[in-house]
Amino acid sequence: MKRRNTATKEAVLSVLNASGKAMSQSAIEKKINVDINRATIYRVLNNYCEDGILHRIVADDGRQYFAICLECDEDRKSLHHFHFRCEKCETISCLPEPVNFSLSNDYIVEKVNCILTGVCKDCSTS
Amino acid sequence: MKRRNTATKEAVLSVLNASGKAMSQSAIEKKINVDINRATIYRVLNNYCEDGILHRIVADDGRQYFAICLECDEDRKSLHHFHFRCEKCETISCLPEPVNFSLSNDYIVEKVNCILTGVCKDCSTS
DNA sequence: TGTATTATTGCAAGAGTGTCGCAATAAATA
DNA sequence: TATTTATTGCGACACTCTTGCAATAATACA
Repeated sequence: MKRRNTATKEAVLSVLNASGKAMSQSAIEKKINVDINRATIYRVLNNYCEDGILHRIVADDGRQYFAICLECDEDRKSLHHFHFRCEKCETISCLPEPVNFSLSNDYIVEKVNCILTGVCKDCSTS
Repeated sequence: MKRRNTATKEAVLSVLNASGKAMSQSAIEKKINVDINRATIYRVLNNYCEDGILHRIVADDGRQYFAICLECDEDRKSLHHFHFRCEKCETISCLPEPVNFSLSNDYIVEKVNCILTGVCKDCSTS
C-alpha cells in the first residue's frame, strides 16, 4: 500500500517532532491545531510505526505512547533501547542506552519493551 | 476494613499459586472452575495488592497481570530482571536474565520495567 | 488538463479492560 | 440466634483502541 502525503500526517509528525518525546494519542490531539478525528490519529500513528518512522511504547499506565526515535534512525537496524518515563514532567523519552539480553532458543522474542521510571535529568537538575 | 475468608478469594489465590506466574483477570477467570463475576475478581485482586500479597504488573499489551512474587520478597529485591510475556498462554514469568544499564547520574531511576513478549519455552516446544 | 485509481478520512459502532454504585448475600462476632 | 458489615453479582459507565463503511482527496496516467 503506497502512502500519500496529507496535512493530517504532517501535523501529527510535526507535533511529535516539536516535543522530542513520546506522546499519547490524546496528548497529540490536544497539541495539534487542526481538528482531526481520534481514529484517524491512531491510524496515522500505526502506519508510521509500520513504516519504521515511529516507535510504540506502552507505559505502565497501560497506554500507548509514540515517538520519533532519532537515535535509532541512524543505525536503522531496529536496535532496542531503553525508555525513560519521568513522573515529574510526565513525558517519555528515548535513551541511547541499548537493551542487551541473551535467552534460551526455546523462547521466541517478538517485542522488547523496557521502561525506566523516575525523574529525568531535566527535572532532577532544576 | 477487616477481610473475610471466602471461596472466591481462595479460588483466585490457588489459581495464581498453581500457575506460579503472573496472570490477567481473564486468564484467572478461564482457569477457575467456579463462576465468578468479572468485577469481583478485580476487587479481590486489588485487595490482595493492597494487602501486599500480590504484585501488579502492567504489560506491554496495556493489561494488568497479578502474581504472587516470592522472589521479590527475598534477596532478589534489588536485582532487576526481565519479564517474559507469552502471548499464547497469557502469562508473565520472571526470567533469570538480569537487566543492565548505565545512565547519567542526573537521572533518578525509581522503577525498572523490562518485558519481552513472544512465545515462552513451554508453548514453543509443545 | 482531465480522469481513474485507491489511500485517506470522518463517523459511528464495537471490542476489551477496568471501575463503581447499589441491593442482596453471607461471614464473623456477640 | 441476631447483628454487623464485608463481599458478591449485576448493570452501567469511562476509557483506550480498533474496524466497517461511505465520502473525500492525493497520486498517476492518458
